[in-house]
Amino acid sequence: MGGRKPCCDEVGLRKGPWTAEEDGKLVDFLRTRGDRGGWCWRDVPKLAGLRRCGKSCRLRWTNYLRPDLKRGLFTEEEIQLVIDLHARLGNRWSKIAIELPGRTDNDIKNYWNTHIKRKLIRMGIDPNTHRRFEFNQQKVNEEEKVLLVNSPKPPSQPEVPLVLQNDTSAGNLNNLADVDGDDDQPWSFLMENDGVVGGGGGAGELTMLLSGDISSSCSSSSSLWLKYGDLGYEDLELGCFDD
DNA sequence: AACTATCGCAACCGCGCGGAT
DNA sequence: GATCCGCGCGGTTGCGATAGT
Repeated sequence: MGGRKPCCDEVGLRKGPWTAEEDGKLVDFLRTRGDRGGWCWRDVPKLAGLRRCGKSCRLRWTNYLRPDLKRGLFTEEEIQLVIDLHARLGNRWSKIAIELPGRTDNDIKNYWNTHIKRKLIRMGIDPNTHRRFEFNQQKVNEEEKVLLVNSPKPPSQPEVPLVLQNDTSAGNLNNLADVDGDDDQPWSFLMENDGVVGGGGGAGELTMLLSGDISSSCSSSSSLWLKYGDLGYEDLELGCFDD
C-alpha cells in the first residue's frame, strides 16, 4: 500500500507508560462520548486533551482501561481453552480472545509466551504444532537441548496415532491430572513450578490428539485435547512435576 | 546488603486488511 | 483500479518487580 505515514510521527507526543491523569482523561472521554459515537481513534487525543497518538489511546483502552477486563491469573479453564483454541487457530490471538471474555489478545499472547509455551517446550511439545518435537529438529533453546542430551535415548517409536475427541469424551486434559493421583487441578502442571520432563527422548510417549489439518477436522463444538488418558504416570514422566 | 539474572506485563512498531474516495 | 485512511493484529521491546547468588 502506498506511502502511508506513521501515525505517531507528530512531534511532542508522549510515549511510554501512561500516568493516572492520562488514564483519567481517556476514561472520562470514552465514558461521556460512548462507544464510537461520531469519533475515530485518531481524534481521541485532541478530543480528550491527551498528548498521545490515537493508536496509543486505543491500545491503552482495549488492553487496560476497558471496564469489562478481567485481571489476575488465568484459571485452569482459561488455560485449557487457550491451548485448545491455539491448536485450532494458531497465533490468532484476537480470535482466541473472543472466546475468553474479559481477556485481551495481548493478555493471552503474553500468557502464552511466558507460561504455556515454555511449559510445552519443556514437555517436548512443539507449541506451534502441538505435536512432539522431532528428535533431530529440536526447536528448544540451549537449556532444553542440554536436558535432551542427558535423556536416556531418543524416541524409538513413531508418534502415536493422533485421535480427535469431543469435549464430552474421556480423553481430555483432566486425565492428565488424574494420572498424577493427587488433588491438583488439571492444569496445575502448567501453573506450578517449572518441572522438566526428561527430554523429548524419554521412554514415555506423550500422545497428541492434534491431527494434521486441524481446522477442517475439528467441528466448532469439539475440542482438541492432549491425550494422556491411556498412558500411565511413569509413561508420561510426570513425576518431574512433583519436585 | 549489593549485585545479577530472570520473569511478566505494558506498550510500541510495522504491516496488512478493508472501506472510502 | 489506484490511492488514502483508519483500524486491528501479531511480533517485539523496555522496564519494573522479584528471585537467586
